[in-house]
Amino acid sequence: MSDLPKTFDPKAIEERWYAHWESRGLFRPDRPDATPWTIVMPPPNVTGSLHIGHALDNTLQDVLTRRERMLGKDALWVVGTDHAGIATQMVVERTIAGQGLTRQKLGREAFLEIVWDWKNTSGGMITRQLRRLGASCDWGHERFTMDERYQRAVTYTFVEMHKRGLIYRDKRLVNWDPRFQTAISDLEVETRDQQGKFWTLSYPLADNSGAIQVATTRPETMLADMAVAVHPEDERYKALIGKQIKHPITGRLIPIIADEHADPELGSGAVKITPGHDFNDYEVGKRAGFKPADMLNMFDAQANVVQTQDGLIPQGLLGLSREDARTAVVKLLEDEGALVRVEDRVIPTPFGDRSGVVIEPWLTDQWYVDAVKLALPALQAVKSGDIRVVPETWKKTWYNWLENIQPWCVSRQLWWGHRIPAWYAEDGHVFVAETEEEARKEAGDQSLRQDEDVLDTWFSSALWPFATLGWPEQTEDLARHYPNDVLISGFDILFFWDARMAMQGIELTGEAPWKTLYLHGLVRDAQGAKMSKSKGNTVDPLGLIDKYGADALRFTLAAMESQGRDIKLDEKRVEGYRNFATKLWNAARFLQMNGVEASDSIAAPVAELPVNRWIIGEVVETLAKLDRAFDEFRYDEMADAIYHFVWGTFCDWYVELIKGAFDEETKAVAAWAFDQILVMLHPLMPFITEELWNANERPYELIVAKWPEPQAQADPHTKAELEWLTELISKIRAARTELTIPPSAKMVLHVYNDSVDLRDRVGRHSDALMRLARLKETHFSRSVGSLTPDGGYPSVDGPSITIPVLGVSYMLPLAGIIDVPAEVSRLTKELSSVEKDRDSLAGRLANPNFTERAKPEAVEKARSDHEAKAAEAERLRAALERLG
RNA sequence: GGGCGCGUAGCUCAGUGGUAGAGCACACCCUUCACACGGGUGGGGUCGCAGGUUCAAACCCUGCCGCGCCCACCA
Repeated sequence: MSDLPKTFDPKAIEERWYAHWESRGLFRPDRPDATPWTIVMPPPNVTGSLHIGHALDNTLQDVLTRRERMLGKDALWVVGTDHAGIATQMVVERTIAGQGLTRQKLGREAFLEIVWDWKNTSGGMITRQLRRLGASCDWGHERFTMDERYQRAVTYTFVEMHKRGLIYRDKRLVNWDPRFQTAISDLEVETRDQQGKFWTLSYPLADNSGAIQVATTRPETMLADMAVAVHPEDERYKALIGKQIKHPITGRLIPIIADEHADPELGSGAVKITPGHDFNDYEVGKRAGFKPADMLNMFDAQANVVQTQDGLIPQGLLGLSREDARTAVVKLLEDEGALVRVEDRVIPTPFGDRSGVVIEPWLTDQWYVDAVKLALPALQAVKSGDIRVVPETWKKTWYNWLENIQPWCVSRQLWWGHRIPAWYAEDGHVFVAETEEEARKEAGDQSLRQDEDVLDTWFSSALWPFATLGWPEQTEDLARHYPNDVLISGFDILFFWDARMAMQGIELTGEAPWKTLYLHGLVRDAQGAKMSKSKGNTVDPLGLIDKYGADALRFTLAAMESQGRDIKLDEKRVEGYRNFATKLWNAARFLQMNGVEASDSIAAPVAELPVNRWIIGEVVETLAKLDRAFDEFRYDEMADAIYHFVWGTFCDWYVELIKGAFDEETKAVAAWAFDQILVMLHPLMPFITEELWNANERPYELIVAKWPEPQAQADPHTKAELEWLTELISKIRAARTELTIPPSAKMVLHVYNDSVDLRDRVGRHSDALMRLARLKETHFSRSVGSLTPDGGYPSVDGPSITIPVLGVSYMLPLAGIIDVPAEVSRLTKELSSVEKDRDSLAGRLANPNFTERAKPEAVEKARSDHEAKAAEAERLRAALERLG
């Protein structure tokens, strides 16, 4: 046993304990016969660094994992990183740009080599930072989504889903990111309102019989117009349906068609149709009989103007950017007199969530996952309860999204990622196979060229709960740890990741990937604003750890995690929980100074002293609260239960009560109770608890200690006795403060009840009463009740303070010191408060509707409360009368 | 347009049918031998507004006001 330093310094212990746990393999002790318990960490981007959202997410996971481990289970927390296609490629491209290089100059192979080098040397910083948080994941099982085995799982998945008809290649409009020059999925598009314009154009009829007005927010796309649509019921235009338009700039002849997409209320009621560059128009175009392959395209991959298939775009417009093309087109129209009017308008505009540029709907060949088919079982899994969603309100969002799901574009025109296992023959045939050899077997002699594209990163991370366990091999890990027990994620990736995991998981393994899905909110700044680097309002979790310790940060995040609400992080809270850690530290020092050592038993010691019996019961009650909070994933309640027990019950009362009375029983009970605190607090504050645990000789580390079981029963009798004691002390203190009696003045306590029971009680706690209420002696008076028959107080002469507690009057005579008016005012105030309560209860009891219709327990409680209040009021009134 | 959530003490938030709670902040007292990152005591709330249900509403229902988020969409 070593003496604890006076002040708690998290820095001095955190790194040491983490290294100890990790090097001894304590994050995953060998427990082949134990019940398995499994959670997988959402793999952070390999380019990532720990932000406060990770800190929250991983704290919540670690809290569960540590408790499950202490419950004796074979707790596996899978950790690893995601290759993060776009993000990583960007980082590396930026790096090589410094050397004047581009990936195109390097070529695919050389570029990928550099990415791997980067990953091996600079990637994974976040895994070191996770250690600082105390994350007890199984580093021996660390995975990367581009590991060889993982790649095999991804390839297998693609081939298998293709076989099942769930993956197909199609030419259709995609969300094209002209900056990254890749397709992206619907989810990666962010619609933002932009100030824009609304142009009304005049399109002449080909037979010169007039013109029709159309409106657009994107005049430049008119170069690829293929029709003008009007509503079939629109009387204004009925006669024109079927006629031809002569396109004002290209001279292209395009038909006027009827389609319900045209809204008669909007603009002129006629709308230009550009199937190759607008999602609505694409649908209209298809209905009008245009094949995607025939739809006109006027942009290249960077959204610069290129010639359409019919060669009708004027030479001068070719090569212009989208923006310049717009200006030029508008100018041409104006010159022709075809521009009718321009209005200002707010336009919802699609942006790439990573690139930040405007997304261009573009016709390309891409690979799609038939998400509609996969969605149904995922929907069902939540409906049936196979997956428990916490908090439940997210179920509706889950249903809503899956019910309206669209095909998922999974091919990306990037280099870094899982290359699509498809090979093309010269005749255009596609062979999907796990290897080129396999493809060749089917293709015969033809020369094959592999698809250049890679898969959406989320396609591979969707396999995380099982591919990290060896799937598709039927490994022992997979059998033991799949399905996972819980998934914890922020709601921001509910669709990106969680839903896709469920879809892929059920399709590929036949089982939902986890039994419970817990969704937490976002961490915001103290003002409630979303944190972002550009706003500069981010909170660096590592800075907070440096300043207050990992335990304080973890405790704060847990305490503020109440379901269904974002967290507004206030540094003051972290400071407060740092103080809590210090409080615990000092309690440990105090116990140590008084010869309290490690408890030698997990079961509560046998105790006779009320204070000891009481604290044992309080430990058990706290444990019950904690266990309930864990069952319900109520992190705030976990934190609240242990915080109030440690500070409010153990330190403020138990330790104060036992001061100066460290007999063997008390030492044993204090040791046991403190050990239970360490165990119960460990999931939330692993470092300080482990340090304090090891301040004594221990047979094993706290991280693998046993989670307590409520073996000792709470004893209602001693609980009542201690409640009486603490209330009496508190009331005496309050009265003393209110009457400004100096702490140095030791008073005499007169007890107006000399029942054996009360005498025994006071006797048992006399020492504590003297110390905590600052008394010098106690006297008992003969009266059986609170008052003598004549209503007086026989043995106290002169003015005194009256304190009623649980039906007994306690008096503190104050000859010479008392300020009578002050006491009168104190009593009056208290009396009026008590009378208010009493009258309110009386009113209720006088109402027959209440006594007849309310639950009997409620009526009974009101009766007994009323009686107590009435009696207390009487006592206060008598005291007032005595003072005159 | 559809969906979800929030509005309780100065601040951040618990509380989901039976006399309003916590932490922080604030005020006063205390260098009491674990801890001033502490101890003690206290002040502070028409529970957004208006109706309704009920013996009883912060809590359930309806409407309104304010704030936030997600999805879809106005060419």
